[in-house]
Amino acid sequence: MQERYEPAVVEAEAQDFWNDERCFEAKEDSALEKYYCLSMFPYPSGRLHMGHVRNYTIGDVVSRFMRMHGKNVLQPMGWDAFGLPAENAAMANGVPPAKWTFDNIAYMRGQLKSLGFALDWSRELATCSPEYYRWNQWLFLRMLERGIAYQKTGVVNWDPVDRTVLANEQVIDGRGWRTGAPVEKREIPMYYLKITAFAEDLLDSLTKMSGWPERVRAMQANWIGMSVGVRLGFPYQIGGATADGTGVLWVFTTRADTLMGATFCAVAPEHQLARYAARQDAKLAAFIEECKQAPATESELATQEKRGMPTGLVVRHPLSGEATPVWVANYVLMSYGDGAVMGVPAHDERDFEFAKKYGLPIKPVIDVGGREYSIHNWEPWYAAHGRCINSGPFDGLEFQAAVDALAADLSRLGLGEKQTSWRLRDWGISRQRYWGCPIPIIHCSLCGAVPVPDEQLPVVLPVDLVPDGSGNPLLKDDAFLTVPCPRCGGKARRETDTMDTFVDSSWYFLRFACPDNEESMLDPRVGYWLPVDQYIGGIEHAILHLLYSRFWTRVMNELGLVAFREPFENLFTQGMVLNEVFFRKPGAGRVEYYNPGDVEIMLDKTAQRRIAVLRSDGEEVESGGVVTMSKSKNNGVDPQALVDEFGADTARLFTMFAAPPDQTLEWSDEGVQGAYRFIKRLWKAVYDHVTHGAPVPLDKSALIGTQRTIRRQAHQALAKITDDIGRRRTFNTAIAAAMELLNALAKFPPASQQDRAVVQEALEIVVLGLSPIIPHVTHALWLALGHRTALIDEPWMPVDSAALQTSSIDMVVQVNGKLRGHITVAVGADEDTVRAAALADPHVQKFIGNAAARKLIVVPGKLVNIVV
RNA sequence: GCCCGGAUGGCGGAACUGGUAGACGCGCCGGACUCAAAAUCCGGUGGUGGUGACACCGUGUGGGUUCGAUUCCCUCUCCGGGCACCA
Repeated sequence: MQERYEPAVVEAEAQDFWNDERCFEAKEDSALEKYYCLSMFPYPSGRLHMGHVRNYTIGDVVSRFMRMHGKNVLQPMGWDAFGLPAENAAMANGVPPAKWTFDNIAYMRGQLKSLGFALDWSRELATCSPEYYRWNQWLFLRMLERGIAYQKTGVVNWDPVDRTVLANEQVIDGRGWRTGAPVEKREIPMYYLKITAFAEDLLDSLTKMSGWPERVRAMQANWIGMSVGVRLGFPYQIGGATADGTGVLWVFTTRADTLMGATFCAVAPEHQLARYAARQDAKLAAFIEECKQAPATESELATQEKRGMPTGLVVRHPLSGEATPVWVANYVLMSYGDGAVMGVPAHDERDFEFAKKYGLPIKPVIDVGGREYSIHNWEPWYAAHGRCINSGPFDGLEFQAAVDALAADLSRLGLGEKQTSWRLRDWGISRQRYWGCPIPIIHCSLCGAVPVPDEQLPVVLPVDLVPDGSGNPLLKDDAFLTVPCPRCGGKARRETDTMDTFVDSSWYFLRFACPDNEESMLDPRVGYWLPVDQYIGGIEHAILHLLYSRFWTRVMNELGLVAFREPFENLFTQGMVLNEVFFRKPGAGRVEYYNPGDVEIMLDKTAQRRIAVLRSDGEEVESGGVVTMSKSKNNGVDPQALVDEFGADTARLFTMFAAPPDQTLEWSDEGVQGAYRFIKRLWKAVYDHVTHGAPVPLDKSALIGTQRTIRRQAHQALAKITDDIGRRRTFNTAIAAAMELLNALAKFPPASQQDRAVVQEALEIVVLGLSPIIPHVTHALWLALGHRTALIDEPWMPVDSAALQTSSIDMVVQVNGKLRGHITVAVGADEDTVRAAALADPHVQKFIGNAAARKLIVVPGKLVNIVV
């Protein structure tokens, strides 16, 4: 064994061994218990960032740990290879997105390999290859046949200068990110997937998914958003006797008990009544037009100023018959319910604000616990449930009774029914972009939208186009665009929209079971490997990706393609790696981001203010706070420098030690040295041990004094490491336990052969216990410790419970809850003995004095609390 | 704005089921080795007061439950994630 730890040498040797032995190529074997461990596949953005290292190290630790527990482990890797950044890079460099993507994949594959992850590279796949995405198209056509996929109009962001559709991310302060032009809303035909048909099932199943974190289940449940309420109608007659002038304005409410307090109705700007009223009202038409400039995202929508205008239309209250004015309000969403709400300002905060602003009446109809109701100020308890008042026949009824009575009355009038409403909307998958999976539709002027026949699949995306920012280049690619109609043979046009990249990632975990199958989407191997035993990925995917995958799996289940409905048995959501973000805004709507590595933090001339300066030009840049590392914010830290300088093991150890893996981690590279130092200490400890020759076998029946202590510490550490990796997934504390054990060994210079045997065992525990985290150096150390077989094939070591036994335990004594003394008692000592020992402690005596103990609490094996 | 998390020494974090707050690491201070430096090793390190034994304070804020609260409940503040076309 070499005295010096040289990571480059050690890591190359270990990786060569694993490659030569094909350790990680998973084979289906019905005799073995399978374990499918999957980390979310990366977008090939160019280089790995710290979030990737964190994610894939967690997956690797779990995979290697399970492998040592005798499981047949599959840990595959692939590339989420379609997406917007490739088009942006193409525009910036004039290179086709395909070339940029494949170059990135090649580089990042090398990085992943250098980190020594136990990946089965024989199953690698990229979603941008036709062999993969043809099955997106195939399944889309099956969905179309069953009505799960359908066409309707949707709203997109339109940049009038570039004449292109923008992603929400490309809209900054209402302007296009490249042109700075105000963004418009456009309605275009799009394809949708009917995820709402699965809403109830997706929600109900969450309660059974014990392998998922509670917070993720809560987020999904709220996203699906079931609300039980009443859909009720306000009848109207407008514009005289015309047929379309009579009708009912339908609204949905979860607070039907407040119906008698409804003093207005509000409709979304896109609502038909709003459009109707705007025909005769230029000001209203202008307001509705203005609302079309409204922000693209829900967050911006919810934080914008609440504004509205009267339509001049009046509807009738369904029970009182009172005339109720209809307003257009920018906070009412067309996409939820019927795009209209009843306004009950007395008991809804938003309605209250709206009513105050526009002078609408406020009518309290719920008794707010006997407290005074003031129409001047909003108090949170106004929204609480209570007894109805000022509500005629419903007075005195509690919430549920009131809702029941009102719903019954409304039902008799044909103006209302109890209804369950969902927040979840259908999934729009059409993207007006080039670098994605083509939607397999052909538009014929005679036959309409015709599905591409299965035998013509895949619809292959041309790979040599370079987008220039002015719309989808497929529209200018005649070879792609012009095609005969499959139905009539006439000249037709191919659909140029591509699919949302979430489609690609909604089933890739299935394809890893059979990536080489050219005949069908899936095959029986899926039945062996799936569902995924452990899925690992960032918390940012808690809703969309995971919900879409659950939906997609259900569809495939109903098509008879898979036997299960939930794809991920256990889910681990790692926290995000954050870093400060720096930017400049060179013009309206435009933002340029600078990597923190190129920015220097200093104090300004007055030394009052912390400023950030770009090294290349010495000019100040703005700080956007500490946020998740991402390509778009250009604030990622490249782990390559870390790997180059200290090796993969240090990079892996450091990322696992820096924080518990499910919590956010603010980046700082202090502490890397500490991880490196520990590995060097471990190397030296093993070196010092083995240079004294092979130890004699341990004689467990002849342990004396410190030998017993060291052995207990070693097995305590092993128990903790096993539990922390296997159950708790707190790798930081597993590492701490190993460090503690090594510290204890440093204070135990072996003086006898039996001492050396104890040290040998303890070192094996450290090496084996840390091997899932730092697999290269432990591979070398295991051989150095005298083993003939590779550590990767070694079974996990069992804890020797005999080693853990002690004859006495330390307990603490509190007086009035404050720590006052320590006592040592025999294991299994009865309570009276423990009490007596506690009361006899001189330090405790000092605090009790002459006072009599009023109460004495004994927590066995832990503490005594004396209350005086 | 809504939904979900988080906040503990100078810093990252530990305390798993309500029971010793600060494990482990970084940094810093002191020492050893060295001509010197690096590396390495040994010791110390929450704050305040005290020569000291020791005492008091201390887990974002304010309150509550309890013999006992970092842990449970309520309130507020700040930070992060998601909000449907970033992935």
